[in-house]
Amino acid sequence: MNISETEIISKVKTAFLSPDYFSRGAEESALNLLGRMILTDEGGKLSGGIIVETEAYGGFDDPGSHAYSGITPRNSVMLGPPGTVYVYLCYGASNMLNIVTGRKGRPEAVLLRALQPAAGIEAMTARRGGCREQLLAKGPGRLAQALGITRAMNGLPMGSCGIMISRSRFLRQPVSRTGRIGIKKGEGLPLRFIFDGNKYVSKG
DNA sequence: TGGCAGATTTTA
DNA sequence: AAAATCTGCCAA
Repeated sequence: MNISETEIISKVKTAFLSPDYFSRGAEESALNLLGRMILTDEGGKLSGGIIVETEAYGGFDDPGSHAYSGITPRNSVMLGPPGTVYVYLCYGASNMLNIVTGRKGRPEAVLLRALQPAAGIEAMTARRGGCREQLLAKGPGRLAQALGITRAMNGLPMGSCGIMISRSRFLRQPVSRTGRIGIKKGEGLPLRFIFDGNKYVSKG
């Protein structure tokens, strides 16, 4: 039942999501991203994994959103067209990878929080400084590091920085909707989506 | 194994 | 000063 790395890559290359897929807003996109494969391009070599944990951040009325207190130079990227990449530095050490999902004028994005590694595991392990597979992309900071995400990608369309997300789902598991974690304001809001029981999901 | 300091940028 | 985090060091 195991699909080979070559098959994964060719499958994603032939059918990946176009930016307008993300015009449906953060909450629905966050849910719909579960099970899809995300790959990044590092010198022609693709690596990545299956998305198993996401969080939705939406609008001026979401206390947990960067855009809650209005538009600033940093969060203005969230106003960009759907499919824009929003990368920012968190706590001075970790990059966070988000996909902008808002319709015009709505600052919405989905934070990618965890992957089940599936392709280019050697490359990801090297970027992570050598760690076991279970911890490769478990948590948003680790995920971004494993994929080689840098802040140079901030504000670019997904396609321009070598990010592809598959049209098909590579894994189907029961989904749980939980409160977001790791934030102070708006923590209780049930906008976090996980594959229930998947061992690559972060705890918080 | 569990708690804590530290990295560093943006914002209030 | 605090935040959408992770790592390494320390103590038992």
